[in-house]
Amino acid sequence: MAEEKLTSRAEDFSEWYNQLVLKADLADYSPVRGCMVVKPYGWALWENITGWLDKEFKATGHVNAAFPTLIPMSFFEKEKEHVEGFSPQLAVVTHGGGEKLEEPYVVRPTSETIIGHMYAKWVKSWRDLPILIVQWGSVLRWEIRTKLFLRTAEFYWHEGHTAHSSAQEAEEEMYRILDIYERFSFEECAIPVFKGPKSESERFPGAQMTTSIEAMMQDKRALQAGTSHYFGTNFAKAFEIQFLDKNNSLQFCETTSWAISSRMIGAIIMVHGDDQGLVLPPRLAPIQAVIVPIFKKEEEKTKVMEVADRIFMELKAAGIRVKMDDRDNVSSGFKFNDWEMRGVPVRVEIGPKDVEKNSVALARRDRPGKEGKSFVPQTDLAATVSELLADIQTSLLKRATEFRDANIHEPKDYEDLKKIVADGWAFAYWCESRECETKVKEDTKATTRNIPSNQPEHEGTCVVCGKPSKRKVYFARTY
RNA sequence: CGGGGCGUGGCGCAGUCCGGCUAGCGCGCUUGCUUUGGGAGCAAGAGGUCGCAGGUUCGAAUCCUGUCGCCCCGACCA
Repeated sequence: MAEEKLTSRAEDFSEWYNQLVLKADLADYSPVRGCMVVKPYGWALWENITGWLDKEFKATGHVNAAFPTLIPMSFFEKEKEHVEGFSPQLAVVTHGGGEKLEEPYVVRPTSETIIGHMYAKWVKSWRDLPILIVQWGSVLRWEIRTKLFLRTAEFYWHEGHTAHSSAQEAEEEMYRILDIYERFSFEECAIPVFKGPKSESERFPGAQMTTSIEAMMQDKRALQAGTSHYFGTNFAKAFEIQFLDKNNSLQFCETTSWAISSRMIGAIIMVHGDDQGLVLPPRLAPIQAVIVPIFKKEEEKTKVMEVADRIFMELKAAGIRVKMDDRDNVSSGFKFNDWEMRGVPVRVEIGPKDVEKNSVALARRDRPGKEGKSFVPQTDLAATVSELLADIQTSLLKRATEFRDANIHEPKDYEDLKKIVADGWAFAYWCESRECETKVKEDTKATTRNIPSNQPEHEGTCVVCGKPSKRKVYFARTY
């Protein structure tokens, strides 16, 4: 229940976030180290996220399946970089049924290994390819410092795992998914992202190429909101995923994997939220419109509720996710603040005055206070609300994009870069050497985010070492 | 793992230095009445043995010893 004021973003962004997650009723801390409990409201939001993605994956030929939570320890040792990358984060099961296990199991931190193992069993011929499987579930990584949604030990996600007969096809798959992620961010989350390949040092352990979508939070830090990897034949070789091609020649598969996690909820909070609380993009909001009836006396109540009930049915019939707040133990003011805290895009207030005038008061969440309030006729209200929801969706994206663009700068020189990344992102030429990347990280804590794929080829010089460079990269501090 | 801090009703804290008898306060919760267009008021209630174990003492939340757990800051990560 939202009873106290939220710490403001300016005061302490991190604290603002922590309080918001609890007060908006999205999640709660659990008795298990680093693991969260996702509450019904948070899960409803997650279902809207997964629902859209699931539909999109199916439309592009993918199918869902499930693999075990536990993975034999030895599987991790088959791919050198993979085990190096993940071994510090593994939780290990050593006992079962009261007996010490001969070989310990690992609680999956990601499923490339066990899925690779199965693919080796399933793939024999080029006719078996491609395999396009998505697994929905949770994974566990023993993170040192956790934060609800952003970095929890256990988190929820989908992991796509595909196997192909050619490198070209696998790379196309990686980019196809990246495009879906990009579209999802812009259209559903109203979060502008940059997509493109990551540097070698930022790659997923075992990947030949990692691409990502990167978003700017309101504190100007960067958040990797989704990744799509191309493995080449690394995992195929480690797990012997082989097939006979059309020429009867034995080949290794080309594989990919990709994921968006419950971290996306953290991104939505940190991109759109304000000092009143959560601000949800209408397309993902579990509740798109809430009706708050207002009355004093019994006879007012009867009249108001009659109108409120009718409007509720109208909005519902129009496909709007609508909620009636008929609690009688809290004041209207409390309800206003409560629904603002939960980020509901539109509030419909109906009081005795509105019944008289055949009107309602609409309040849009993206503009709290008087500015976002309007009085409209009850006639065709469903259409009015639908338009308003669409407008809010557009406005959120516009606002986030303007904020992002205003905080990205192209450094003149290295000194300038240092200043920029202290409070924003730098977009700079980079020679793509690990040395220059490491230097920036050591000097500023900023890392390369990704090399946006839609930039034209141009001639420049690396902002760090001055060597010729053809592509620019984003440098930013991350979560 | 290095540095800092904390364990007292559901939550947030006071009390601990200088032991003292029925362990307080705010929020939340329950019931009733009045309220309800921007976080309502009053009244009456319920709820803790003070992280855990041992010790000192007539007496321990408070002192001593041990132990467990948590949080924050630093290197990784969807």
